[in-house]
Amino acid sequence: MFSFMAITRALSDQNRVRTLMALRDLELCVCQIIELLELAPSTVSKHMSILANARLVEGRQDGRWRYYRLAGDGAPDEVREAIAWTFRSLSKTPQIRQ
Amino acid sequence: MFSFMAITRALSDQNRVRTLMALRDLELCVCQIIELLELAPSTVSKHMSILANARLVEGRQDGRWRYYRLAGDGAPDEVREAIAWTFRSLSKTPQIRQ
DNA sequence: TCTACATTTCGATATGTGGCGAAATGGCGT
DNA sequence: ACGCCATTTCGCCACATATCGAAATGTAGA
Repeated sequence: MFSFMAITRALSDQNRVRTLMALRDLELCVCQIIELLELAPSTVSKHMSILANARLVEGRQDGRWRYYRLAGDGAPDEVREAIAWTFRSLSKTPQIRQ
Repeated sequence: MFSFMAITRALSDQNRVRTLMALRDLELCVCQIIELLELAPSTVSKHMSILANARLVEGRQDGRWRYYRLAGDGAPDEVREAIAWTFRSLSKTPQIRQ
């Protein structure tokens, strides 16, 4: 239940959902997400930690950059199903991609 | 996107999710949900309007009672899939049923 | 119409959350 | 060691939201 609520809370913000959509098929570093969302670095950092905490994304450190990608096969079922549901629900609506 | 966010926002509250679980296979009137959640009537009324607004539940008036049930086949795909995902995710966790 | 009861609306309050800027942290190159 | 740059942490503020009680609304029966 805790993890389920973490997921729904993470998905309840538009900027976080937009970020998930942007990560659909590529990895992005924090600085790219900052440009995408047009938000302050500290704000984006917080958003990403919420997404990572819900296990919807995974972070990877490369030099001084931190890259995020969608949760993969190692993620719990509820997480992967949440991502699948999100993409299915939003695939028909106008997607503001980068 | 609007409707998707309405769904995720509706699912981001624990009491609303509990209510959805309670409606899994039966209809409940507001007064029963009040007892289930142990919240003030006005609070429950607001929760139900949020769930109904997201189309996750449907209301029915019977006399002076208002009954709510899960969204049925008439509901949009994203709604039915959200409900299915919710039940699948929570079916393994301890469910506090009435 | 009057009463009783279920529900909703309204107003107030406390807590939560998204946003920023400034400062701290961490990694890389010189 | 130093500086630079990406990111995070920390206060802070504005706004959203969960909650309540009181009042309003609605419905059924006497």
